[in-house]
Amino acid sequence: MPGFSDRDRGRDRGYGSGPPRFGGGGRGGGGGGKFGNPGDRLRKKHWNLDELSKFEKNFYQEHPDVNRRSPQEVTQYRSTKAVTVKGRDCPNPIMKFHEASFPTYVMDVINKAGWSEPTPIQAQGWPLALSGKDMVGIAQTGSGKTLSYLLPAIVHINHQPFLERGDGPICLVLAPTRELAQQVQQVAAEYGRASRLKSVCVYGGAPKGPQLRDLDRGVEICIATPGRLIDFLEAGKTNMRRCTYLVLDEADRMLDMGFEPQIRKIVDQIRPDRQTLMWSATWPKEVRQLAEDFLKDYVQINVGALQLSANHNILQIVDVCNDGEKEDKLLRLLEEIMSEKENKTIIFTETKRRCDEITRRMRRDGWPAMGIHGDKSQQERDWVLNEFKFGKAPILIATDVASRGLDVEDVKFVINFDYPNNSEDYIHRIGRTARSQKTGTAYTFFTPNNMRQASDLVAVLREANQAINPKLLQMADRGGHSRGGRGGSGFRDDRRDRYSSGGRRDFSSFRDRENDRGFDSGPKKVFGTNSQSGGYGASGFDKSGNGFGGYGSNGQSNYGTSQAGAFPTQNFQAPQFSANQGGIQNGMSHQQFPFTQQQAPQPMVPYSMPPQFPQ
DNA sequence: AAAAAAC
Repeated sequence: MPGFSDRDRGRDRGYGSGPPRFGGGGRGGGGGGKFGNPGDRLRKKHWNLDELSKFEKNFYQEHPDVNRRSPQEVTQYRSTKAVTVKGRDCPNPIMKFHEASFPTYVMDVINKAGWSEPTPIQAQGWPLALSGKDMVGIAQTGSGKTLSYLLPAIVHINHQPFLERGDGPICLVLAPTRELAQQVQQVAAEYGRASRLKSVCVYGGAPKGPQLRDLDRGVEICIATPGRLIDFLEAGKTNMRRCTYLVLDEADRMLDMGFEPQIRKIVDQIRPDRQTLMWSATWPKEVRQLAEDFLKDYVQINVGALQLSANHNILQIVDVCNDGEKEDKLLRLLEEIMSEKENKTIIFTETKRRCDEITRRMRRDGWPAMGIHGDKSQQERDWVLNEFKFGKAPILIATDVASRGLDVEDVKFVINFDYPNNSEDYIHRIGRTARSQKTGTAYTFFTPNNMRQASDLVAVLREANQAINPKLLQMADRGGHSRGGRGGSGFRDDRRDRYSSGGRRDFSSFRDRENDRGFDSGPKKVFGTNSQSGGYGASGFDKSGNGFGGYGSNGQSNYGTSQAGAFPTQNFQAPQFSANQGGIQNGMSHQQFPFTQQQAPQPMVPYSMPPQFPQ
């Protein structure tokens, strides 16, 4: 493979026959000692960019097939895939995996995974990252983002001299949550294995010992949450002297969580001639500022994400109701979901306390549910997540600790028990389903307390061609300003204002007392084709706005009994649910709740109690 | 008013 042959060969003989050795010569044919003593480089006043990224700069010459793409072809690709590019000298996208010219040790893993073509962010991001330039990627999770930066990282590392004793990582990835960091590390381990790269996940809440051992042994890739890494850096347990490839994953999220000082502290220690890649789901001015400070002459790639945009493979259903109704509604909904064959479900709550309450309630009713939030020990969090991942317990109840990045295959349903504080979180939460070309369904309870998010949500639903609950539209009308008109670029700019402005509004006047009383109002063929809701466009809701909240006076399952065609979503087959044939009838009224232990539906999946964790 | 993250 042109351009990589030196390195490949270098690895195949001699160098590759064992793990990279401390004190060994340079990696591949680069000539030992070029960077022999990283300390020397640190002492230099001027940073020699040319030396470091010679490989990256040669990328174009080595891959004429990528460059030769005609401008028309590029334009067409970018427009059909809704990819926009901003910045100087952005290489053309690749359209097939082989065009990326990854070395065989990477291609083998790609081939084994059996994907058909690169995702848009990969198609554009790979050549860009491989060319050595700084970049910003604006893309949703689930878009193939992790591999977009990890594979070029692996190539980059393989073109650097071997680690020597005392060297820190060559590639650093910063992530907002521990779970995300662990996940990224798993991918890094999988793809780095073939070229014998070692990786470590540095995060809090877990014993330091193993992490320190890994660092001490020498790791090329370090994935970290900021706190523990700073801890280690300050204690001199690791260093950033060798770090030349920096990734900030979920940058917007990290800023939200107030990590900015920590991030700056870490990045200040990383040599300025590094390559920096920043990833974010949104592009508010805080993130722009961070990019200005940390990146040089960067190219920005957007994948249809500058405006609020959710994955179109998700069927989104919003139930406008009152807070008091939510719990019963949830149990009924769950009953239907659990009669499905594929039923992996995440339920999001606003608070940790609520998360615990719901978990307790569900378990009391016999559901195989488990909770996860930030007050639980890391040991328990890991355990719960694994049980969920491997299907031992199909119901996960979570706070926003799990809203982003979490990549569990086959999540078919997301339920927003509480609507999140901001609409990006809504998009991230529902994005836990319908991953990698699959489809999924998101149910959302929306109450008058969420009024100020109504217009955002409507915008999201519109963009995804979803049927919109007229009650929600009503709330959006009365709910005041919409962010939609601002063109999206400043999506979270007004965050602080919204949180601190004035006193709380009194929403009671908006309550629709007639319809919010219970389960009993109105005709119930919810998603039928009764489009007398004229004013509401293509919406399949009836006038009462009972999106999926009306429970079966006609004995029909109202959750998702969607006739094909009721949803104008393109390229999407609305899931067909059978009416529940189980012991609990759909037409039952809410007075019969709560379930007793005996009545409770049996879990679909054998479920064992979690081990006892220390409080 | 809440969530996450270092001890």
